[in-house]
Amino acid sequence: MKELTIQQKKVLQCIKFYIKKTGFPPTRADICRELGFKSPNAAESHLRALEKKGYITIENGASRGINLTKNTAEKSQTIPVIGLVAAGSPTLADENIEKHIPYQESLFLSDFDYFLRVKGLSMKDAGIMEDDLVAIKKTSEVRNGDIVVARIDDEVTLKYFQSSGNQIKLIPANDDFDEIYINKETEGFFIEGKSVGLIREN
Amino acid sequence: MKELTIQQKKVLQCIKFYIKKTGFPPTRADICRELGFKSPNAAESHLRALEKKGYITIENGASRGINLTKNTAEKSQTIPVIGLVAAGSPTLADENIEKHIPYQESLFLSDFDYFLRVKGLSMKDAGIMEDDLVAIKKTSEVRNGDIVVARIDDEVTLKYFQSSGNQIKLIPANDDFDEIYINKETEGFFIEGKSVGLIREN
DNA sequence: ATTTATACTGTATATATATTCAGTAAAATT
DNA sequence: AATTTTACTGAATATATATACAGTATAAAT
Repeated sequence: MKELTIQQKKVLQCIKFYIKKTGFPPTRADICRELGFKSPNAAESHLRALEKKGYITIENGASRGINLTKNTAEKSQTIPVIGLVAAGSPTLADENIEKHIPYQESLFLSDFDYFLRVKGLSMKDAGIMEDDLVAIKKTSEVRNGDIVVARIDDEVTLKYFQSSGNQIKLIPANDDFDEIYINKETEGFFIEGKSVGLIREN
Repeated sequence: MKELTIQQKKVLQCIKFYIKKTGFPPTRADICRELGFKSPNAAESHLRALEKKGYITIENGASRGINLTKNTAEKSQTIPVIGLVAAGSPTLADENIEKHIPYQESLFLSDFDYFLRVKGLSMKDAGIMEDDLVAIKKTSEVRNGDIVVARIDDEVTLKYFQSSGNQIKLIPANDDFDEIYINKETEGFFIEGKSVGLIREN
């Protein structure tokens, strides 16, 4: 299924929430009120985009004729929680899955693929504490300042990402830890993904 | 709950079926078509009867504004997000509710009543950063070391809780902030609840 | 470089829809 | 016996709603 833009996600989320709240889908005007649009055509366009991408169907001519497609409605999957061992950790293979927790869309602004259970305090100044669950989106497209899951051989680590030219700096958010300098072409180096959210269960 | 007549049961069944089929409730005309009525008022009267007997609610003026009450439809709650203004904040009244997010059971170990949107960095060393959502359970039964929502007059604050005898210490997790000493009997002092979890949406 | 998609405001309008009013008639309740 | 509830038809209407049309502007894709 085609990816949604942030605005389209917001509209889809708004529809789901509206249905949950009222029991029936929103009108164009309802969506505008919820999301602050001033023209009903703003909602209309987003709806047609969502329809085109297959997330909803629209019954033409019917008021509130919005229908979530099966794929959209039944997206209550579960998300794996993966244990991040402090050092010398193996890969993010299946055998490391700690548990599954119910998936909920719209929990964060971006979608994500799994939770990483944090070990150690190397990112404590970024507010990431031991045993926190960091929501990770699998991607190698990261920007400077992103908090990324980097793998160097068998070691998986969570750090700030900073690149300049061919050199990459992995920066901890804790003065007790050292920065890691590495070359883009280094064998065994890989960006697994980036953090898009966090849950603390305490 | 009051008994339904055969015709009313048919209408209720028709509404349920229509929602299942289309994803949204029927109009008066839809009900007429499904059940063979020739006047929209036939449907209207039945709907008002169903409303009177508590099987549905009707949002006046809204198209398809029919909502099944608890008897059939599963009710999923939502959790309010409350903005915590840095200082001089008002109470946790309804007017401060920022938004609602869909409730999900088992998100945290304990149940909770609302999310508090954190302003400021007074708890940063506890990994609680600006704009984090702290899950709050309403209770005044708190233990030493708990992170609590304390109210002093109109100011609401998030701090570590420490009591000894009659004296209470509210301890920030940031050296730039001062501890607050207060007496249990101080007027205007109240423990609103305690933190049982955290979500970061970034 | 050109087209397409995204992301809206603003206005207008045909029609979809809720809802009222005026009736008829049988069944149930008081 | 009188009243209320049920169960409709039929017509009328204000308004709720979808949707088209005309723009503006930026980002992404081709």
